[in-house]
Amino acid sequence: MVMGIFSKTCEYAIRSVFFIAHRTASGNRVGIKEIASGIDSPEHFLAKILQDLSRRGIVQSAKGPNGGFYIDERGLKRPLSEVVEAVDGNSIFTGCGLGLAYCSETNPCPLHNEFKAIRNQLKDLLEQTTIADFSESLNLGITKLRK
Amino acid sequence: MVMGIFSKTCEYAIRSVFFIAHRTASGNRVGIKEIASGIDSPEHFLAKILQDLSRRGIVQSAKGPNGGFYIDERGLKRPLSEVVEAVDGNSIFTGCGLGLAYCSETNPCPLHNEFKAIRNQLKDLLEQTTIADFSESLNLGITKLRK
DNA sequence: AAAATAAAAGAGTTTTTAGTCTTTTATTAA
DNA sequence: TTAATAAAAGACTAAAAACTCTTTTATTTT
Ligand code: FES
Ligand code: FES
Repeated sequence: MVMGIFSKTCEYAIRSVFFIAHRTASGNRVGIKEIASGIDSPEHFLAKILQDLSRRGIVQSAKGPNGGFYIDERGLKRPLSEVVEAVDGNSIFTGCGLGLAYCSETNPCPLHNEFKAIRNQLKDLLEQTTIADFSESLNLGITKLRK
Repeated sequence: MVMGIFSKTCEYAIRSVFFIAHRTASGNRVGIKEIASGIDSPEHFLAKILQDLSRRGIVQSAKGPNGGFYIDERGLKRPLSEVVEAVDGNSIFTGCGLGLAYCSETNPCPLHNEFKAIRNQLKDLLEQTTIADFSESLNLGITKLRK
């Protein structure tokens, strides 16, 4: 299989965050089984990812009956870039497209100028749009999180 | 380590193609050791990559004394996208940013519109710029292939 | 023809990413 | 206060990507 722009872990993280945001807008909680089937991901693998996002305060969780995952007000206002950075780090926002140890103006690779422009657009998109913004389209039924 | 936008294999492929283009503009050939050290890659790993690019006709090679790798006239005029596709496939040009099985207008993910715009810019860049174009800056001493 | 050279091919190992399964801990409700 | 529920944690396995080492084949030069 050939990788996308984000790692599989990060794809699941983003999709689950959107799913949780969408399902828990009104103070509800949603369980791991429901999330996993809602975004079409392996349940126990997703559990690990959400444990990590929970430790980092990106999502919240509660154990026991009526427990599950949710996202608080502050969380909904976070830019999506925070989810991506938490999982994949920031190399996608700052790293050289050709894998040079450092991307720099003084030692640029042949793709530098063009690549940097594109990379910055992705950065801007993810930094300027909140989790709530993105999941809006789910409320409207326009977008999907699984095939 | 956290991956970039291309696989490590693809990064080495692109860098080596630029290196070979730069070094063999005037009918010369360049050996694997020199390429590997020139782009700072593991020699035997790069050998595998170049064997593959050679089978696909993206680079040319000759065995024996004075042998080595080179790129013919037609090769220099190829867009960089052909190197990327040969190694990483075309999912970077067509795949969903959130990993949905298909990226489509009828079943879009929440990132679809914005992501597609950015993805298409990368596609256009790689399709519209030839290997020769990119390695031009190496001739001028402006860009680098290793730190 | 023999020796030297350099890529091609084959057969691995290591590391990272992805995914699974089981046990423990916390919370709630009967 | 016991049973049920659901996440947290731990210990794995599987697959893919990255990398290494050795042998073979083709070519050229002496
Ligand atoms: S140096 Fe390669 S993208 Fe900046
Ligand atoms: S459906 Fe996700 S990018 Fe098009």
